[in-house]
Amino acid sequence: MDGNPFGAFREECLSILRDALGEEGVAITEGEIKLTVPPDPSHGNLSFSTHTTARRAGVEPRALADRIVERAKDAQKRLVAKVEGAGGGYVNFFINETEFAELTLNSITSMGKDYGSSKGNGEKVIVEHTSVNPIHPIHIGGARNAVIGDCLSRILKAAGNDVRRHFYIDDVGLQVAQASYGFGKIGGVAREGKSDHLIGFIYATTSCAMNIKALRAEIERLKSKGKDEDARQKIMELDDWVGAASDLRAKNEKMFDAISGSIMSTEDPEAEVAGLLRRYEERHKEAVRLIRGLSELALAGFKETLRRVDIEFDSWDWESELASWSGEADKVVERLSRTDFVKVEEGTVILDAELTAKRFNLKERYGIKTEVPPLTLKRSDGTTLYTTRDIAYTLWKFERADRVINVISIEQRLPQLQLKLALYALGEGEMAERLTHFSYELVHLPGYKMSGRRGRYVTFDDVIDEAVERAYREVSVRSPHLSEEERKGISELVGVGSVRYALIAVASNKPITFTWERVLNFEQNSAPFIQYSHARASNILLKAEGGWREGGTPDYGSLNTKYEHDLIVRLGSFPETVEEAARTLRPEMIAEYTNDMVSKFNLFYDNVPVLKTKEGGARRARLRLVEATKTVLANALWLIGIEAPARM
RNA sequence: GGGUCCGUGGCGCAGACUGGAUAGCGCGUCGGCCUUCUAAGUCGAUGGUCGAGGGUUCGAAUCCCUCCGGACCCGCCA
Repeated sequence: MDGNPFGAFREECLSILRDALGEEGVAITEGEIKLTVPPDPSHGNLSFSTHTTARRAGVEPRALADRIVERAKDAQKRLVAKVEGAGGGYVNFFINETEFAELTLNSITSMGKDYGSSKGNGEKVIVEHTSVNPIHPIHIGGARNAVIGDCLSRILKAAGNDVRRHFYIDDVGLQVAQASYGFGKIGGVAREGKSDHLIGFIYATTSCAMNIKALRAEIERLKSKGKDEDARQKIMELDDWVGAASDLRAKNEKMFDAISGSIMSTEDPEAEVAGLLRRYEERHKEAVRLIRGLSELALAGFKETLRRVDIEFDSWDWESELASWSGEADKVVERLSRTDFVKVEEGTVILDAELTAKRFNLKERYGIKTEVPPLTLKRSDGTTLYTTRDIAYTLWKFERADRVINVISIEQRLPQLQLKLALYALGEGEMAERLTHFSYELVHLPGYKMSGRRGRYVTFDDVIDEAVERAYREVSVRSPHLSEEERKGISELVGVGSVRYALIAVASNKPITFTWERVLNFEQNSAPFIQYSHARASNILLKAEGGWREGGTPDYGSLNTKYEHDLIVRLGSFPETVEEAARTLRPEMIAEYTNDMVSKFNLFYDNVPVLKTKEGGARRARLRLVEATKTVLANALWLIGIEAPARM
């Protein structure tokens, strides 16, 4: 239990409670004993509410609490200093500050970087995240995915899982074919800028041109039929696309004209795109060269961005290879076709998701109140759809892992549900149960809606650049004594850190409205706030030099201010926090914890002198505490992928 | 239209899964603290019918129902 100090204290409280209740003859189930941290520190460090138990046993809560307190007096205690009854039915447990300080600080000192981590069961977990389509740069919504996925991976690893991070490259989609089609039209126009930004421009231009062409034809058709009201509707849509197109043209006239001109003079561009996709699925050389070429360019851009924010992958999974060319997607369709959940209508293969859900009694289990829409597995031209390929990919992943977590935006809730149902239909229901769709809400921009097709988005790169620039101005004002090189280095890790923190600190199921002030906050409750404390702790240790460790034993009993006590309890709670964040898949808990711990460290810093402490044992104990704080801060920051600077 | 998620001081959030003691934090505004380890810090003041209304309970921000508001989904897109 040494690796989990507060957990050890909790266990001791539980043991005292169990014994006392047993002696009282009060029956209780294990899950019923819930210890909570009381709102007021004067009520102790953990508290038990007797109300539920007492009522069931037919006794007064206050009386039961008093009896427990009486029994607790005889109990063997190490980390528990005293047990009190209060508030008419509460049993409050107070920590033995000296014992707890010694246990906690020794644990942290001996475990170092491993403090907070646990052995776990070594379960193989695949976390698939980011997986941005190779048709535009990673925008701020994709950035949320990347940051969440990366933090989840780190936390699960710390909790003792064997984690592999996978990026799924959706190179078989209609959109990639569309972007590639436009890519084939740029001819000799000079390419400039970051590769994924270029691809984003080409995709948006292609999509605008195709939409404008299609809408114009549709409007003519409606007008000739006298459907003026419908036509007016389409004209409004057209205006929106024309607006987007004119913004794009302003960015790169030559390239825009090359793509748009070619599309406008083509009879049926949609058919051309569909043909390209079909040839790609069939692995025709020219289609592969074009689509792979474009995808590689986009990926090179992604990798550059991700490297900057310290996000790495263990595997880059090409959808074309794993699902299409391997024949696995077709096998999925065949296997499903042999069941009675699948029907063929006008050449398309369709899974009856509703029937599947009913047959396996999944409607209640998955909380489905309405009819589940059918899932098209195969188009009439023989090509597969995304979810079909995702089924094949899921089977592939389960050959390599016990558990799979897909970080995918909430927009894909339905297809992810259909994916699970399809697994049941295949007789692989057990996989469905070990598959988690970790969904997160979208990032909105105030004023307008992001749209890759229209080229309207704020890129991850832009956000990082702006953050680093602002951080540089801030560093220059606050620390003019540092060298230019140092200021640059600090602003990079502060800028990147604040973006990561802003994206991880909000619970995933809440939408985020992106504003610069919000993401680039350098005050309290932000990455710089935390990093600054790490730098302060580092600085104390730097000034103390190494000698203090050898001088004698630390006097843990001297750590008796409330500032020290609060900080130590927080440090001792880190392993429990990591465990809970991993179990409930809530990375924002780490951000919350870290912020809270830093607040407590700052109070300690402002109220308790360390280097100036006269008495040797007390000085050593305080230095130990500072060192432990630095360690836990660095460990916590690592979990959320933020660098811990020694100076700021 | 149907479904899912969200709604907590002027703004941004935590707490909800597992009900428990006067609902926490940051920003903002106003006023303090640098001859003491980095003031990106800290102290105080200000500010809340926890969207509204019912219900369950000894006890509800938390669970249930209805309604209101917002987002998302309901494609031979992903």
